[in-house]
Amino acid sequence: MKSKSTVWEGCPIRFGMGIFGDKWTLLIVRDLMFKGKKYYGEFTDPEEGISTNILADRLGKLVAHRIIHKERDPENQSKYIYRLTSKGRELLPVMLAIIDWAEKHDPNTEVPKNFIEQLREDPESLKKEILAELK
Amino acid sequence: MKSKSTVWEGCPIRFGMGIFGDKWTLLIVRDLMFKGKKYYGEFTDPEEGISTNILADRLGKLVAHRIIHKERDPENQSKYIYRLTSKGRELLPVMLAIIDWAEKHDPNTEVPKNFIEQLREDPESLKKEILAELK
DNA sequence: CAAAGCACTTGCTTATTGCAAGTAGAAAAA
DNA sequence: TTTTTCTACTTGCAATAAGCAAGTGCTTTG
Repeated sequence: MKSKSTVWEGCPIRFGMGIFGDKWTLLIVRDLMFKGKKYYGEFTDPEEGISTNILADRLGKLVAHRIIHKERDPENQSKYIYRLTSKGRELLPVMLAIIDWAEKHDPNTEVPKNFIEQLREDPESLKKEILAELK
Repeated sequence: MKSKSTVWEGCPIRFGMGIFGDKWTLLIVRDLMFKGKKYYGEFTDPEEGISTNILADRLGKLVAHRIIHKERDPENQSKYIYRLTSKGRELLPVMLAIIDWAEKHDPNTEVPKNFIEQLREDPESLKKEILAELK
């Protein structure tokens, strides 16, 4: 009863959709969170197919929203490193919820078996492991 | 380590974005899940501002993906009722994760205090209550 | 059988995306 | 020291999608 017909003036779902309510934004977050990507060039995976103008736009918006952070690569001054901020890392539960749902409902989705097992049996330890990897 | 640089051929995030990677789809799911809406006309809330062509398109896609179901209103044969399927109801954890995140990071987001408390202290009971309401 | 309600469609304008090519700045090579 | 390469974007243009207002078709209801 507490949830029904409540008028959420500032609706959290609408807030979320304003930030990642598009096809690409969460794919960039995924690459940062699960695939260890950090350079601009790594996000332009040809099989994924994001075009560079959209990539630049989304990276800029993510930086503007303080979900990711951009800094020079100390080991190569001509490159930049993108990484998730704490606000970005806190999207992990959202990402895991999507993964859990997709794995249930898409026969073509291929999530490593031990990953999905751990997600369902001990999600807290999985979260800790992933966050630890993200530094 | 298990998560890093895994090639997810059928990526669950991409699967999700293919379905709700847009501005409106999850707002419709929200209305069904939390606001007790069920009629076409109820989704055209003027302050939200979805136009009817987009609404019809998204409802159609949600039906096609079997996330919602459309049936005649038994109490009024000239109306249709939209409701979440079990696949749709299983999006609840995704929605709650977004709500949790948005509440933390958007100063304008207004989620009822007892809702967010229950979400953080006893999410399982909250889920059960919401699902019970959805029958 | 006329009028009203409901669930969409249609047509048109504007905004966003996708694609290919180009550019600017730093560093490595000649 | 000039040139080439690498990296991270921009730009221009065509295609797609979204937004807006109005219209259509199928029920009921009077």
